[in-house]
Order: sequence, then C-alpha cells, then structure tokens
Amino acid sequence: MDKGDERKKQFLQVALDVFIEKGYYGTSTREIARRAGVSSGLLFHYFSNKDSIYLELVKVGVEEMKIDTEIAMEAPYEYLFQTMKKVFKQIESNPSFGKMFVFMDNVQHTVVNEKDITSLLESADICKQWIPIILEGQQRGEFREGNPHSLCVAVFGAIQGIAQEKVRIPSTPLPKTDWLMDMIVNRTK
Amino acid sequence: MDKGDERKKQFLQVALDVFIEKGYYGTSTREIARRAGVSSGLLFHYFSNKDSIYLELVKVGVEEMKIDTEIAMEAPYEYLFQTMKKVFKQIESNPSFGKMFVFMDNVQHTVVNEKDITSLLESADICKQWIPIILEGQQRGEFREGNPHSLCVAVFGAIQGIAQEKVRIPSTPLPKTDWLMDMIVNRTK
DNA sequence: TATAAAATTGAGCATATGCTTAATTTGCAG
DNA sequence: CTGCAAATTAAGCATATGCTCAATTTTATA
Repeated sequence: MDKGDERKKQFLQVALDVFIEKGYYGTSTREIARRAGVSSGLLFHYFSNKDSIYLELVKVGVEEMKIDTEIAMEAPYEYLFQTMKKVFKQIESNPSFGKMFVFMDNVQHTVVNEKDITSLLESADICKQWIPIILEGQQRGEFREGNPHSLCVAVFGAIQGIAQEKVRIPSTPLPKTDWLMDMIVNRTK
Repeated sequence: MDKGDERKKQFLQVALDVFIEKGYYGTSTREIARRAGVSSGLLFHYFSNKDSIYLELVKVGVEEMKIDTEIAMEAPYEYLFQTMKKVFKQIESNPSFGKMFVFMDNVQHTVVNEKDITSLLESADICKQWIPIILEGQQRGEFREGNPHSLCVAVFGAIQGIAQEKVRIPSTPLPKTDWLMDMIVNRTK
C-alpha cells in the first residue's frame, strides 16, 4: 500500500472529525495537521488547499447518499424500508458511516463560497431524489396522501436526527424501522 | 423605547442569521457589524465579547425550548400533539422562531469552549425533558412500546429536520402533525 | 444655546489563519 | 554505501480575526 495514500486517508479521517465538531469555518488546517500528529505544511503536500479537503469529503458523502432510483421506483415501500434498515445497521456497526451522515447534514446547512461544492450538493439533495419515489408510492396506495416534499423532509429529518444523536452519544439506541415507516405508510388500506 | 436596546436587539437578530449560515467559528464580529450597517467597534459597546452574543442567543433558545413538565405529565399524548401543532404554526408564521430552532440544533452539535454554554445546554436537552413524559405515555398505553430515548430522538429529529428545511427553503410545506404522531402513538390499542 | 451623556467611528494591537517555500530527513533501488 | 525521489519540517508572508481605545458625532436635557 502506498504510504502517501495512507497519509491522505488519515488526513481525511481526521478532517471529518474536526469538520463535524467545529464546522467548515471553525476547522483550521493547523488543527487537522496537529491531530494527525504532523506539521501543517505536510497537509498542503497532499491537498492543494482547505477547500479541496472539504470537497473530497463531500464527494464521498454524495456517493454514499445516492440511491438506485430504478429499483426504488419498482417497489417504493419495500425499498424505503430496506434502505432505512441498511442505514441503521451501518450507523450501528460503522462509526465513520454515521459521521459521514452528520457531516453531510452540516454541509447542507453551511454556506461555503465554492461553486464546486454548491453544484455537487444539488446532486446529493435527498428530497430531489426521493420525491418522485414517494409520488410513485402514493399512486400505488403504499404511502399516505399528503405533500411528498413534507413527507420526505419528515422521514429524513428523523433519520438525520437519529444519526446526529448516535454520533454525539454512541450509546443512543436506534429506533425500529417500523416507527419511521409509520410516518409515511398508508394505514387506511 | 430605548435606542440602545433597539441596537442590541438588531445585533442579536443579525448575529442569529450569520451564526445559522456560517456556524459559531465562521461568524466574525466584523461581519455581524457590517450586516447591521455599523462599525465593529460598536458591537463591543453592547456586548463584552463574541461569546456573550452567542450566549445571549442560546439563552433565548433555551427559554423557548422549555416545556411545562407538570402539564405534560398529565396528558402526554395531548400535550405532545398540541406542542407539535404550536411549533409548526409558529414556524410557519414567524420566521425568527424557525431560525432559533435551527440555531439551537447547530448549537447542540458544535463544540464551543465555554463552560457557560455547555452547562446551559444541559438544561435545554430535549431528550432529558421528554423521556419521563414518554415513559408516562407508555405506561398509560398512549405511546407505543420501545426505548423512550429512541422514540424521542426520532420524533424531535423529524421536527428539527422540518424546521431546517423550512428555514433554508421557506416554501417547504409543513407535514401534518398526525404523521409525526404516528411515529410514537400506540395504534394497537 | 450650552453641556454632559450616549452612540459611533476608525485606527491599531496581538494573535490565528491559509498557504508557500527552502531546507532537512527518510526510505529505498542500484 | 550512494544517490535520488518522496516525505516532512519550520519559518514566514499576507490577511483576517477578536477586541481595545482615544477621538468624534449625535442626542437629549436644562
């Protein structure tokens, strides 16, 4: 394994922690370097600037947030259910997955003057991905009536909230997937 | 009305906006002053330092988050339902209420080296306030079985998520209170 | 109008930040 | 061991930040 790649990965891991704790602006390149136990100059040997570290993390996050729209459209209820289950399982077993979740939430709510990031984020907008699927689920009678955007925000807000709490307090017990499904599922059927 | 109080209120309003956009560390006293249209020196005529502006906002937020435990214990379901309704109504009609909601969420997830803030936040911990009430609701059979902490995080995560989206995109339609109640209500009864 | 208090400015100090760069160390193929 | 590329450091520059303070303007009141 390339030693340089190892370093780079280490920097990204450390940067993720600091970004979560202090946000984009509160994170200094010096602190990332310090937590990695090296000089700050080395950071700029691997990354061209602070933004590029952030951007690289955002790219990873965007990739993780992407869903398979085709499969989802075939069985909205089943897909949402399985996706939630998978996400919770990952959050439980792999701390860095939860961290990435929290990070992406912060990213969404932080104004950063970098058009690369802004455009990247549009492609990671959960609502944009999910609204068509929710609509499909409603047409099939699997999901309850109501504004799909609201439903989306409620469901994923809950997931985000849970992830946040889990990262802050790792002992937080995760909810049952059914509870969240009850928010969106059509029970009148 | 005292002119000084007016200024102070203006600073707090502006600061809330910047804190939400850029977080604690990304917010500079100069930017707050600039957005208020005055020199940065004036800011320190009204506030002793940056932390004290932040702290004052946190205090307002904590006050708004407090619930009346006694009434809540008497009728958990009804209280949660009414509280949610009130919160949504306020978010819809009063933008600064929604902002404060988002701000308090950011505050919870930002590490700030100020013990005053840390201790203040403990008293504003939503889960600490709600878990006993959820337990009471479960004993009465109004709320479903399951870990109260999980239930709490799920419900309030959803509310937070909705508030976030509403502040970022004011046209976001709010969900029906019933949807969120379905997450926690006992439907087997 | 005179005067004191309050409001406001703008320059500036000490420190922190993003980033560069020349110099030094490390690791390794020949 | 030698030599060379990659890894790493440390100093430093330009700028931004939190905050102070003396000086100026505005306001109010007698």
